[in-house]
Amino acid sequence: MAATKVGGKGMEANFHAGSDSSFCKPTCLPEQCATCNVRHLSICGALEEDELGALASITSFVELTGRDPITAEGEAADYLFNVTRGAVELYKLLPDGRRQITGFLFAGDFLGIALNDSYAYSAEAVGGVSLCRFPRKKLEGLLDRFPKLERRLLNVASNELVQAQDQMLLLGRKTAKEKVCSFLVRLSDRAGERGDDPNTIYVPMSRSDIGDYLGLTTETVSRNFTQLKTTGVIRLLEGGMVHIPDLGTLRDLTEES
Amino acid sequence: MAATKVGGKGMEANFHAGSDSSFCKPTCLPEQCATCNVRHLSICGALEEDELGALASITSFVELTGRDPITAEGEAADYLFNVTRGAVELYKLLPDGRRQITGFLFAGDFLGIALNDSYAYSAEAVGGVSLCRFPRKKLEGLLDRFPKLERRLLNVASNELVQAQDQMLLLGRKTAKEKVCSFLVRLSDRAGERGDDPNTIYVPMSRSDIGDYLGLTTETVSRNFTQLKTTGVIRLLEGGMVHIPDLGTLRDLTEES
DNA sequence: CGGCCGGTTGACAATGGTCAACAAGCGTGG
DNA sequence: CCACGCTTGTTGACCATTGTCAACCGGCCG
Repeated sequence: MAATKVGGKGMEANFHAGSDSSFCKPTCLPEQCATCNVRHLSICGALEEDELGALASITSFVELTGRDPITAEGEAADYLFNVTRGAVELYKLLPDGRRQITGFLFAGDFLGIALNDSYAYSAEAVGGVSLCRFPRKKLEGLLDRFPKLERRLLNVASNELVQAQDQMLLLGRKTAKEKVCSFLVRLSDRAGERGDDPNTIYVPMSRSDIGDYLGLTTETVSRNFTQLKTTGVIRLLEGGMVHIPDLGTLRDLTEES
Repeated sequence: MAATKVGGKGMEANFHAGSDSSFCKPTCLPEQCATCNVRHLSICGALEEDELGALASITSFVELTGRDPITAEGEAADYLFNVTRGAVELYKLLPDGRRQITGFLFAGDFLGIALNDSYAYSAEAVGGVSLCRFPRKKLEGLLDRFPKLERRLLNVASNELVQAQDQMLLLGRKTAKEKVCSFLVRLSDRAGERGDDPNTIYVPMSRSDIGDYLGLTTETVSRNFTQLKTTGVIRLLEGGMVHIPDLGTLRDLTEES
Protein backbone atom coordinates (compact mmCIF):
# COMPACT_ATOMS: atom_id res chain seq x y z
CA MET A 1 0.00 0.00 0.00
CA ALA A 2 1.15 3.51 -0.78
CA ALA A 3 2.48 5.55 2.10
CA THR A 4 0.30 8.54 1.29
CA LYS A 5 -1.45 10.09 4.21
CA VAL A 6 -5.20 9.78 4.42
CA GLY A 7 -5.50 13.46 5.16
CA GLY A 8 -3.57 14.27 2.02
CA LYS A 9 -4.40 14.19 -1.63
CA GLY A 10 -3.58 10.55 -2.33
CA MET A 11 -5.51 7.36 -1.66
CA GLU A 12 -8.64 8.61 -3.35
CA ALA A 13 -9.04 5.10 -4.67
CA ASN A 14 -9.22 3.74 -1.15
CA PHE A 15 -12.46 5.18 0.02
CA HIS A 16 -15.96 5.89 -1.16
CA ALA A 17 -18.00 8.95 -0.35
CA GLY A 18 -21.12 8.18 1.65
CA SER A 19 -23.26 9.70 -1.07
CA ASP A 20 -21.76 7.27 -3.57
CA SER A 21 -24.14 4.58 -2.46
CA SER A 22 -26.12 4.96 -5.67
CA PHE A 23 -29.89 5.51 -5.64
CA CYS A 24 -30.20 6.60 -2.07
CA LYS A 25 -32.06 9.65 -0.79
CA PRO A 26 -30.07 12.07 1.39
CA THR A 27 -31.83 10.80 4.49
CA CYS A 28 -31.11 7.19 3.62
CA LEU A 29 -28.03 5.84 5.34
CA PRO A 30 -25.14 4.36 3.40
CA GLU A 31 -24.55 0.71 3.94
CA GLN A 32 -21.49 1.39 6.14
CA CYS A 33 -23.59 3.35 8.64
CA ALA A 34 -26.51 0.94 8.51
CA THR A 35 -24.26 -1.96 9.44
CA CYS A 36 -21.89 -0.01 11.72
CA ASN A 37 -21.69 -1.71 15.10
CA VAL A 38 -19.95 1.13 16.92
CA ARG A 39 -22.41 3.83 15.94
CA HIS A 40 -23.80 4.19 19.43
CA LEU A 41 -20.28 4.39 20.88
CA SER A 42 -18.96 7.01 18.49
CA ILE A 43 -19.95 10.62 17.93
CA CYS A 44 -22.62 9.41 15.48
CA GLY A 45 -24.50 8.12 18.50
CA ALA A 46 -25.35 11.71 19.38
CA LEU A 47 -27.68 11.96 16.37
CA GLU A 48 -31.04 10.38 15.71
CA GLU A 49 -31.46 8.01 12.79
CA ASP A 50 -33.05 10.69 10.63
CA GLU A 51 -30.30 13.22 11.35
CA LEU A 52 -27.46 10.85 10.63
CA GLY A 53 -27.86 11.31 6.89
CA ALA A 54 -26.42 14.80 7.15
CA LEU A 55 -23.32 13.44 8.81
CA ALA A 56 -23.08 10.50 6.43
CA SER A 57 -23.26 12.79 3.42
CA ILE A 58 -19.94 14.42 4.37
CA THR A 59 -18.30 11.12 5.32
CA SER A 60 -15.77 9.13 3.32
CA PHE A 61 -15.03 5.55 4.30
CA VAL A 62 -11.37 4.60 4.41
CA GLU A 63 -9.69 1.21 4.69
CA LEU A 64 -6.06 0.99 5.80
CA THR A 65 -3.54 -1.77 6.31
CA GLY A 66 -0.10 -2.20 7.82
CA ARG A 67 1.39 1.00 9.14
CA ASP A 68 -0.39 3.47 6.92
CA PRO A 69 -0.09 7.06 8.12
CA ILE A 70 -3.31 8.93 8.86
CA THR A 71 -2.16 12.34 10.07
CA ALA A 72 1.24 13.99 10.54
CA GLU A 73 2.09 16.28 13.44
CA GLY A 74 2.08 19.92 12.42
CA GLU A 75 0.19 19.33 9.18
CA ALA A 76 -3.00 21.28 8.45
CA ALA A 77 -5.87 19.49 10.16
CA ASP A 78 -8.30 19.28 7.24
CA TYR A 79 -9.89 15.98 8.21
CA LEU A 80 -11.19 14.38 11.36
CA PHE A 81 -11.84 10.67 11.75
CA ASN A 82 -13.84 8.01 13.46
CA VAL A 83 -12.22 4.63 14.00
CA THR A 84 -14.69 1.84 13.20
CA ARG A 85 -12.34 -1.14 13.15
CA GLY A 86 -8.81 -1.96 14.25
CA ALA A 87 -6.28 0.07 16.24
CA VAL A 88 -4.62 3.44 15.64
CA GLU A 89 -1.63 4.89 17.46
CA LEU A 90 -1.01 8.57 18.10
CA TYR A 91 2.52 9.80 18.67
CA LYS A 92 4.85 12.76 18.86
CA LEU A 93 8.51 12.80 17.92
CA LEU A 94 11.55 14.68 19.18
CA PRO A 95 13.99 15.92 16.52
CA ASP A 96 16.47 13.16 17.39
CA GLY A 97 13.87 10.45 16.85
CA ARG A 98 12.72 9.72 20.38
CA ARG A 99 9.04 8.90 20.20
CA GLN A 100 6.18 9.18 22.66
CA ILE A 101 2.94 7.42 21.86
CA THR A 102 0.21 9.55 23.42
CA GLY A 103 -2.61 7.11 22.93
CA PHE A 104 -4.14 4.15 21.16
CA LEU A 105 -7.51 4.41 19.49
CA PHE A 106 -9.90 1.52 18.89
CA ALA A 107 -13.28 1.05 17.25
CA GLY A 108 -15.66 3.81 18.31
CA ASP A 109 -12.92 6.32 19.16
CA PHE A 110 -12.74 9.76 17.62
CA LEU A 111 -9.52 11.14 16.15
CA GLY A 112 -8.99 14.87 15.90
CA ILE A 113 -10.03 16.63 19.08
CA ALA A 114 -6.54 17.74 20.03
CA LEU A 115 -5.77 20.30 17.37
CA ASN A 116 -5.63 23.97 16.65
CA ASP A 117 -5.62 24.18 12.87
CA SER A 118 -2.75 21.70 12.67
CA TYR A 119 -2.62 18.19 14.10
CA ALA A 120 -0.91 17.99 17.49
CA TYR A 121 0.33 14.47 16.77
CA SER A 122 0.89 11.94 14.05
CA ALA A 123 -1.50 9.02 13.75
CA GLU A 124 -0.93 5.72 12.04
CA ALA A 125 -2.74 2.44 11.59
CA VAL A 126 -1.65 -0.63 13.53
CA GLY A 127 -2.75 -3.46 11.30
CA GLY A 128 -6.09 -3.28 9.50
CA VAL A 129 -8.11 -0.17 10.24
CA SER A 130 -11.40 1.24 9.01
CA LEU A 131 -12.08 4.93 9.33
CA CYS A 132 -14.84 7.40 8.67
CA ARG A 133 -13.29 10.59 7.38
CA PHE A 134 -14.97 13.98 7.88
CA PRO A 135 -13.79 17.24 6.29
CA ARG A 136 -13.21 19.45 9.28
CA LYS A 137 -14.90 22.57 7.91
CA LYS A 138 -18.01 20.66 6.99
CA LEU A 139 -18.12 18.90 10.34
CA GLU A 140 -17.87 22.25 12.10
CA GLY A 141 -20.80 23.39 10.00
CA LEU A 142 -22.82 20.44 11.30
CA LEU A 143 -21.97 21.39 14.88
CA ASP A 144 -23.95 24.59 14.37
CA ARG A 145 -26.90 22.59 13.10
CA PHE A 146 -26.76 19.87 15.73
CA PRO A 147 -25.81 21.14 19.18
CA LYS A 148 -26.17 17.55 20.38
CA LEU A 149 -23.17 16.67 18.25
CA GLU A 150 -21.15 19.47 19.74
CA ARG A 151 -22.10 18.37 23.22
CA ARG A 152 -20.93 14.89 22.39
CA LEU A 153 -17.60 16.19 21.16
CA LEU A 154 -17.19 18.12 24.38
CA ASN A 155 -17.80 14.90 26.30
CA VAL A 156 -15.27 13.07 24.17
CA ALA A 157 -12.72 15.79 24.82
CA SER A 158 -13.50 15.67 28.51
CA ASN A 159 -12.90 11.94 28.67
CA GLU A 160 -9.69 12.21 26.70
CA LEU A 161 -8.44 14.80 29.14
CA VAL A 162 -9.21 12.52 32.06
CA GLN A 163 -7.24 9.76 30.35
CA ALA A 164 -4.41 12.17 29.61
CA GLN A 165 -4.16 13.06 33.30
CA ASP A 166 -3.92 9.39 34.18
CA GLN A 167 -1.20 8.91 31.63
CA MET A 168 0.77 11.83 33.03
CA LEU A 169 0.61 10.26 36.48
CA LEU A 170 1.82 7.00 34.99
CA LEU A 171 4.65 8.56 33.00
CA GLY A 172 5.85 10.86 35.73
CA ARG A 173 5.50 8.83 38.86
CA LYS A 174 5.15 5.10 38.28
CA THR A 175 7.91 2.49 38.18
CA ALA A 176 8.48 0.35 35.11
CA LYS A 177 6.61 -2.57 36.61
CA GLU A 178 3.68 -0.41 37.67
CA LYS A 179 3.56 1.07 34.19
CA VAL A 180 3.39 -2.30 32.46
CA CYS A 181 0.75 -3.60 34.87
CA SER A 182 -1.33 -0.43 34.52
CA PHE A 183 -1.16 -0.83 30.78
CA LEU A 184 -2.46 -4.40 30.93
CA VAL A 185 -5.18 -3.46 33.39
CA ARG A 186 -6.38 -0.67 31.12
CA LEU A 187 -6.57 -3.01 28.14
CA SER A 188 -8.49 -5.45 30.30
CA ASP A 189 -10.89 -2.74 31.46
CA ARG A 190 -11.53 -1.68 27.89
CA ALA A 191 -12.11 -5.29 26.88
CA GLY A 192 -14.66 -5.53 29.66
CA GLU A 193 -16.40 -2.37 28.51
CA ARG A 194 -16.67 -3.79 25.00
CA GLY A 195 -18.21 -6.92 26.46
CA ASP A 196 -15.14 -9.08 25.83
CA ASP A 197 -13.51 -11.36 28.38
CA PRO A 198 -11.39 -9.11 30.61
CA ASN A 199 -9.18 -12.05 31.57
CA THR A 200 -7.97 -12.75 28.05
CA ILE A 201 -6.90 -9.57 26.32
CA TYR A 202 -5.62 -8.81 22.86
CA VAL A 203 -2.35 -6.87 22.77
CA PRO A 204 -1.88 -5.97 19.09
CA MET A 205 1.02 -3.57 19.55
CA SER A 206 4.73 -4.41 19.54
CA ARG A 207 7.03 -4.20 22.57
CA SER A 208 8.52 -1.09 21.07
CA ASP A 209 5.09 0.53 20.73
CA ILE A 210 4.32 -0.34 24.33
CA GLY A 211 7.67 1.07 25.41
CA ASP A 212 7.08 4.32 23.54
CA TYR A 213 3.65 4.54 25.17
CA LEU A 214 4.90 3.94 28.70
CA GLY A 215 8.13 5.91 28.49
CA LEU A 216 10.29 2.77 28.62
CA THR A 217 12.60 0.85 26.30
CA THR A 218 11.56 -2.34 24.54
CA GLU A 219 14.02 -4.26 26.70
CA THR A 220 12.47 -3.03 29.94
CA VAL A 221 8.99 -3.86 28.66
CA SER A 222 10.14 -7.30 27.61
CA ARG A 223 11.84 -7.96 30.96
CA ASN A 224 8.72 -6.97 32.85
CA PHE A 225 6.53 -9.17 30.68
CA THR A 226 8.74 -12.17 31.33
CA GLN A 227 8.82 -11.39 35.02
CA LEU A 228 5.01 -11.25 35.13
CA LYS A 229 4.99 -14.48 33.15
CA THR A 230 7.39 -16.35 35.44
CA THR A 231 5.55 -15.19 38.56
CA GLY A 232 2.33 -16.49 37.04
CA VAL A 233 0.53 -13.15 36.88
CA ILE A 234 0.05 -13.43 33.12
CA ARG A 235 0.35 -16.10 30.44
CA LEU A 236 1.39 -15.20 26.89
CA LEU A 237 -0.77 -16.97 24.32
CA GLU A 238 -0.73 -17.19 20.54
CA GLY A 239 -1.35 -14.19 18.31
CA GLY A 240 -0.76 -11.46 20.84
CA MET A 241 -3.33 -12.72 23.30
CA VAL A 242 -2.50 -12.41 26.99
CA HIS A 243 -4.28 -14.37 29.70
CA ILE A 244 -4.62 -12.86 33.17
CA PRO A 245 -5.68 -15.55 35.66
CA ASP A 246 -6.21 -13.10 38.51
CA LEU A 247 -6.95 -9.47 37.72
CA GLY A 248 -6.80 -8.58 41.40
CA THR A 249 -3.13 -9.55 41.62
CA LEU A 250 -2.35 -7.50 38.53
CA ARG A 251 -4.30 -4.52 39.79
CA ASP A 252 -2.40 -4.63 43.09
CA LEU A 253 0.82 -4.17 41.15
CA THR A 254 -0.38 -0.91 39.57
CA GLU A 255 -0.47 1.09 42.84
CA GLU A 256 -3.68 2.73 41.76
CA SER A 257 -6.36 3.90 44.11
CA MET B 1 -7.77 30.40 56.55
CA ALA B 2 -9.98 27.35 56.88
CA ALA B 3 -9.06 24.31 54.84
CA THR B 4 -12.56 23.88 53.50
CA LYS B 5 -12.81 23.22 49.81
CA VAL B 6 -14.35 25.86 47.62
CA GLY B 7 -16.51 23.27 45.96
CA GLY B 8 -17.89 22.21 49.33
CA LYS B 9 -20.26 23.79 51.76
CA GLY B 10 -17.82 25.98 53.65
CA MET B 11 -16.30 29.36 52.82
CA GLU B 12 -19.63 30.98 52.09
CA ALA B 13 -18.26 34.07 53.75
CA ASN B 14 -15.49 34.31 51.20
CA PHE B 15 -17.41 35.09 48.09
CA HIS B 16 -20.31 37.15 46.87
CA ALA B 17 -22.87 36.11 44.33
CA GLY B 18 -22.77 38.18 41.19
CA SER B 19 -26.37 39.20 41.71
CA ASP B 20 -25.43 40.66 45.11
CA SER B 21 -24.22 43.83 43.49
CA SER B 22 -27.25 45.72 44.78
CA PHE B 23 -29.54 47.71 42.49
CA CYS B 24 -28.41 46.22 39.25
CA LYS B 25 -30.61 44.94 36.44
CA PRO B 26 -29.94 41.36 35.30
CA THR B 27 -28.19 42.64 32.18
CA CYS B 28 -25.97 44.95 34.18
CA LEU B 29 -22.57 43.46 34.94
CA PRO B 30 -21.26 43.08 38.47
CA GLU B 31 -18.24 45.17 39.30
CA GLN B 32 -15.94 42.11 39.12
CA CYS B 33 -16.86 41.50 35.48
CA ALA B 34 -16.80 45.15 34.52
CA THR B 35 -13.25 45.50 35.79
CA CYS B 36 -12.08 42.00 34.86
CA ASN B 37 -8.97 42.21 32.74
CA VAL B 38 -8.94 38.59 31.58
CA ARG B 39 -12.50 38.54 30.28
CA HIS B 40 -11.46 38.36 26.66
CA LEU B 41 -9.03 35.52 27.45
CA SER B 42 -11.44 33.39 29.45
CA ILE B 43 -14.64 31.63 28.44
CA CYS B 44 -16.54 34.83 29.17
CA GLY B 45 -14.94 36.27 26.05
CA ALA B 46 -17.23 34.06 23.98
CA LEU B 47 -20.23 36.14 24.97
CA GLU B 48 -21.25 39.67 24.01
CA GLU B 49 -21.53 42.34 26.66
CA ASP B 50 -25.31 42.04 26.79
CA GLU B 51 -25.22 38.25 27.15
CA LEU B 52 -22.63 38.23 29.89
CA GLY B 53 -25.22 39.10 32.50
CA ALA B 54 -26.68 35.61 32.24
CA LEU B 55 -23.30 34.11 33.02
CA ALA B 56 -22.59 36.64 35.74
CA SER B 57 -25.86 35.85 37.45
CA ILE B 58 -24.75 32.29 38.18
CA THR B 59 -21.24 33.32 39.16
CA SER B 60 -19.78 33.56 42.65
CA PHE B 61 -16.50 35.37 43.21
CA VAL B 62 -14.00 33.59 45.41
CA GLU B 63 -10.77 34.81 47.00
CA LEU B 64 -8.19 32.29 48.22
CA THR B 65 -4.82 32.46 49.92
CA GLY B 66 -1.98 30.11 50.76
CA ARG B 67 -2.60 26.54 49.78
CA ASP B 68 -6.36 26.50 49.91
CA PRO B 69 -7.92 23.45 48.25
CA ILE B 70 -10.33 24.08 45.39
CA THR B 71 -11.33 20.59 44.24
CA ALA B 72 -10.46 17.07 45.36
CA GLU B 73 -9.92 14.19 42.97
CA GLY B 74 -12.90 11.85 42.86
CA GLU B 75 -15.26 14.32 44.50
CA ALA B 76 -18.57 15.23 42.82
CA ALA B 77 -17.85 17.97 40.28
CA ASP B 78 -20.55 20.44 41.28
CA TYR B 79 -18.63 23.59 40.44
CA LEU B 80 -16.44 24.80 37.62
CA PHE B 81 -14.10 27.77 37.86
CA ASN B 82 -12.39 30.55 36.05
CA VAL B 83 -9.04 31.74 37.37
CA THR B 84 -8.89 35.54 37.31
CA ARG B 85 -5.77 36.13 39.43
CA GLY B 86 -2.86 34.08 40.74
CA ALA B 87 -1.81 30.50 40.09
CA VAL B 88 -3.54 27.15 40.66
CA GLU B 89 -1.99 23.71 40.55
CA LEU B 90 -3.76 20.53 39.48
CA TYR B 91 -2.47 17.18 40.72
CA LYS B 92 -3.15 13.50 41.12
CA LEU B 93 -1.87 11.27 43.91
CA LEU B 94 -0.91 7.62 44.16
CA PRO B 95 -1.99 5.80 47.32
CA ASP B 96 1.56 5.90 48.70
CA GLY B 97 1.76 9.67 48.35
CA ARG B 98 3.63 10.07 45.09
CA ARG B 99 2.23 13.13 43.36
CA GLN B 100 1.98 14.20 39.75
CA ILE B 101 1.09 17.80 39.01
CA THR B 102 -0.80 17.71 35.72
CA GLY B 103 -0.86 21.42 35.13
CA PHE B 104 -0.67 24.96 36.40
CA LEU B 105 -3.47 27.43 35.75
CA PHE B 106 -3.08 31.19 35.60
CA ALA B 107 -5.39 34.17 35.11
CA GLY B 108 -7.78 33.51 32.23
CA ASP B 109 -7.61 29.72 32.49
CA PHE B 110 -10.66 27.55 32.96
CA LEU B 111 -10.79 24.81 35.57
CA GLY B 112 -13.12 21.88 35.16
CA ILE B 113 -13.02 20.53 31.64
CA ALA B 114 -11.49 17.20 32.57
CA LEU B 115 -14.28 15.55 34.45
CA ASN B 116 -17.03 13.04 34.20
CA ASP B 117 -19.30 13.81 37.13
CA SER B 118 -16.34 13.72 39.50
CA TYR B 119 -13.16 15.77 39.32
CA ALA B 120 -10.26 13.94 37.67
CA TYR B 121 -7.72 15.79 39.81
CA SER B 122 -7.30 17.89 42.91
CA ALA B 123 -6.74 21.59 42.52
CA GLU B 124 -5.23 23.99 45.02
CA ALA B 125 -4.23 27.62 45.16
CA VAL B 126 -0.57 28.62 45.00
CA GLY B 127 -0.50 31.91 46.84
CA GLY B 128 -3.30 34.41 46.34
CA VAL B 129 -5.94 33.38 43.86
CA SER B 130 -9.20 34.85 42.62
CA LEU B 131 -11.80 32.59 41.05
CA CYS B 132 -15.18 32.83 39.40
CA ARG B 133 -17.24 29.87 40.52
CA PHE B 134 -20.02 28.45 38.33
CA PRO B 135 -22.46 25.76 39.45
CA ARG B 136 -21.99 23.05 36.87
CA LYS B 137 -25.64 22.30 36.23
CA LYS B 138 -26.44 25.95 35.66
CA LEU B 139 -23.46 26.44 33.40
CA GLU B 140 -24.57 23.46 31.34
CA GLY B 141 -27.95 25.11 31.06
CA LEU B 142 -26.28 28.20 29.62
CA LEU B 143 -24.48 26.07 27.05
CA ASP B 144 -27.87 25.24 25.54
CA ARG B 145 -28.74 28.91 25.39
CA PHE B 146 -25.38 30.10 24.05
CA PRO B 147 -23.81 27.72 21.55
CA LYS B 148 -20.94 30.20 21.28
CA LEU B 149 -20.06 29.36 24.87
CA GLU B 150 -20.06 25.67 24.15
CA ARG B 151 -17.86 26.22 21.12
CA ARG B 152 -15.46 28.11 23.30
CA LEU B 153 -15.34 25.30 25.84
CA LEU B 154 -14.59 22.86 23.05
CA ASN B 155 -11.70 25.07 21.99
CA VAL B 156 -10.43 25.24 25.55
CA ALA B 157 -10.59 21.45 25.79
CA SER B 158 -8.82 21.14 22.48
CA ASN B 159 -5.98 23.36 23.61
CA GLU B 160 -5.66 21.53 26.91
CA LEU B 161 -5.38 18.26 25.04
CA VAL B 162 -2.62 19.67 22.87
CA GLN B 163 -0.78 20.75 26.01
CA ALA B 164 -1.36 17.35 27.59
CA GLN B 165 0.23 15.65 24.58
CA ASP B 166 3.28 17.87 24.94
CA GLN B 167 3.52 17.05 28.60
CA MET B 168 3.36 13.32 27.88
CA LEU B 169 6.25 13.70 25.45
CA LEU B 170 8.16 15.59 28.11
CA LEU B 171 7.43 13.09 30.89
CA GLY B 172 8.04 9.99 28.84
CA ARG B 173 10.98 10.90 26.68
CA LYS B 174 12.95 13.92 27.85
CA THR B 175 15.98 13.99 30.13
CA ALA B 176 15.97 15.88 33.41
CA LYS B 177 17.79 18.82 31.90
CA GLU B 178 15.50 18.97 28.87
CA LYS B 179 12.50 18.85 31.21
CA VAL B 180 13.68 21.77 33.29
CA CYS B 181 14.57 23.84 30.23
CA SER B 182 11.25 23.06 28.55
CA PHE B 183 9.50 24.16 31.71
CA LEU B 184 11.28 27.50 31.73
CA VAL B 185 10.68 28.02 28.03
CA ARG B 186 6.97 27.40 28.47
CA LEU B 187 6.76 29.93 31.29
CA SER B 188 8.62 32.38 29.10
CA ASP B 189 6.28 31.77 26.17
CA ARG B 190 3.27 32.33 28.38
CA ALA B 191 4.80 35.52 29.74
CA GLY B 192 5.24 36.69 26.16
CA GLU B 193 1.63 35.89 25.31
CA ARG B 194 0.48 37.93 28.29
CA GLY B 195 2.59 40.82 27.04
CA ASP B 196 5.20 40.46 29.80
CA ASP B 197 8.95 40.37 29.26
CA PRO B 198 9.77 36.82 28.13
CA ASN B 199 13.36 37.22 29.34
CA THR B 200 12.45 37.77 32.97
CA ILE B 201 9.91 35.26 34.16
CA TYR B 202 8.11 34.73 37.42
CA VAL B 203 8.41 31.21 38.84
CA PRO B 204 5.99 31.18 41.76
CA MET B 205 6.10 27.45 42.45
CA SER B 206 8.48 25.60 44.75
CA ARG B 207 11.21 23.18 43.63
CA SER B 208 9.06 20.36 44.88
CA ASP B 209 6.09 21.55 42.81
CA ILE B 210 8.31 21.78 39.74
CA GLY B 211 9.64 18.30 40.42
CA ASP B 212 6.16 16.85 40.77
CA TYR B 213 5.20 18.54 37.51
CA LEU B 214 8.22 17.28 35.57
CA GLY B 215 8.40 13.79 37.07
CA LEU B 216 11.62 14.57 38.97
CA THR B 217 12.74 14.98 42.58
CA THR B 218 13.35 18.36 44.16
CA GLU B 219 17.06 17.57 44.30
CA THR B 220 17.28 16.93 40.57
CA VAL B 221 15.37 20.13 39.83
CA SER B 222 17.64 22.07 42.15
CA ARG B 223 20.79 20.60 40.63
CA ASN B 224 19.64 21.47 37.13
CA PHE B 225 18.78 25.02 38.15
CA THR B 226 22.23 25.53 39.62
CA GLN B 227 23.83 24.01 36.55
CA LEU B 228 21.88 26.39 34.30
CA LYS B 229 22.92 29.19 36.65
CA THR B 230 26.63 28.35 36.64
CA THR B 231 26.68 27.97 32.85
CA GLY B 232 25.10 31.41 32.57
CA VAL B 233 21.90 30.27 30.86
CA ILE B 234 19.73 31.72 33.64
CA ARG B 235 20.14 34.07 36.58
CA LEU B 236 18.09 33.64 39.75
CA LEU B 237 16.74 36.95 41.00
CA GLU B 238 14.79 38.03 44.06
CA GLY B 239 11.26 36.85 44.76
CA GLY B 240 11.19 33.90 42.41
CA MET B 241 12.10 35.89 39.32
CA VAL B 242 14.37 34.21 36.79
CA HIS B 243 16.28 36.09 34.14
CA ILE B 244 17.06 34.39 30.82
CA PRO B 245 19.71 36.38 28.92
CA ASP B 246 19.42 34.29 25.76
CA LEU B 247 16.20 32.40 25.08
CA GLY B 248 17.75 30.74 22.04
CA THR B 249 20.34 28.97 24.17
CA LEU B 250 17.65 27.75 26.56
CA ARG B 251 15.43 26.62 23.72
CA ASP B 252 18.28 24.63 22.21
CA LEU B 253 18.50 22.65 25.46
CA THR B 254 14.87 21.52 25.21
CA GLU B 255 15.36 19.38 22.10
CA GLU B 256 12.07 20.59 20.73
CA SER B 257 11.26 20.98 17.07
C1' DC C 1 18.44 -20.88 2.14
C1' DG C 2 19.38 -16.46 4.01
C1' DG C 3 18.33 -12.10 5.72
C1' DC C 4 15.39 -9.31 8.40
C1' DC C 5 12.46 -8.20 12.09
C1' DG C 6 10.64 -8.69 16.65
C1' DG C 7 11.40 -10.47 21.04
C1' DT C 8 14.39 -12.11 24.82
C1' DT C 9 18.33 -12.20 27.71
C1' DG C 10 22.82 -10.77 29.67
C1' DA C 11 26.56 -7.56 31.07
C1' DC C 12 27.48 -3.13 32.04
C1' DA C 13 26.80 1.93 32.46
C1' DA C 14 24.58 6.15 33.67
C1' DT C 15 20.88 8.93 34.75
C1' DG C 16 18.41 10.23 38.28
C1' DG C 17 16.79 8.81 43.07
C1' DT C 18 17.79 8.32 48.11
C1' DC C 19 19.63 9.74 52.23
C1' DA C 20 21.92 13.01 54.81
C1' DA C 21 23.96 17.32 56.11
C1' DC C 22 23.78 22.11 55.98
C1' DA C 23 22.56 27.02 54.98
C1' DA C 24 19.25 30.72 54.62
C1' DG C 25 14.90 32.78 55.47
C1' DC C 26 11.01 33.50 58.33
C1' DG C 27 7.65 33.52 61.83
C1' DT C 28 6.88 32.70 66.77
C1' DG C 29 7.50 33.26 71.39
C1' DG C 30 10.22 33.99 75.36
C1' DC D 1 15.56 41.59 70.42
C1' DC D 2 17.25 37.23 69.92
C1' DA D 3 16.73 32.27 70.09
C1' DC D 4 14.42 28.59 68.32
C1' DG D 5 12.30 25.65 65.14
C1' DC D 6 10.37 24.97 60.77
C1' DT D 7 10.48 25.05 55.91
C1' DT D 8 12.82 25.47 51.54
C1' DG D 9 16.72 25.09 48.80
C1' DT D 10 21.38 23.38 47.92
C1' DT D 11 25.02 20.13 47.80
C1' DG D 12 27.45 15.68 48.44
C1' DA D 13 27.98 10.62 48.60
C1' DC D 14 26.12 6.63 47.32
C1' DC D 15 22.91 3.52 45.09
C1' DA D 16 19.28 1.39 42.15
C1' DT D 17 16.40 1.46 38.45
C1' DT D 18 16.41 1.66 33.95
C1' DG D 19 18.92 2.47 29.63
C1' DT D 20 22.62 0.90 26.37
C1' DC D 21 24.92 -2.35 23.74
C1' DA D 22 25.31 -6.78 22.15
C1' DA D 23 24.28 -11.52 21.30
C1' DC D 24 20.99 -14.84 20.22
C1' DC D 25 16.58 -17.13 18.91
C1' DG D 26 12.59 -17.99 16.09
C1' DG D 27 9.46 -16.83 12.53
C1' DC D 28 8.49 -15.00 8.20
C1' DC D 29 9.19 -13.69 3.57
C1' DG D 30 11.72 -13.16 -0.52
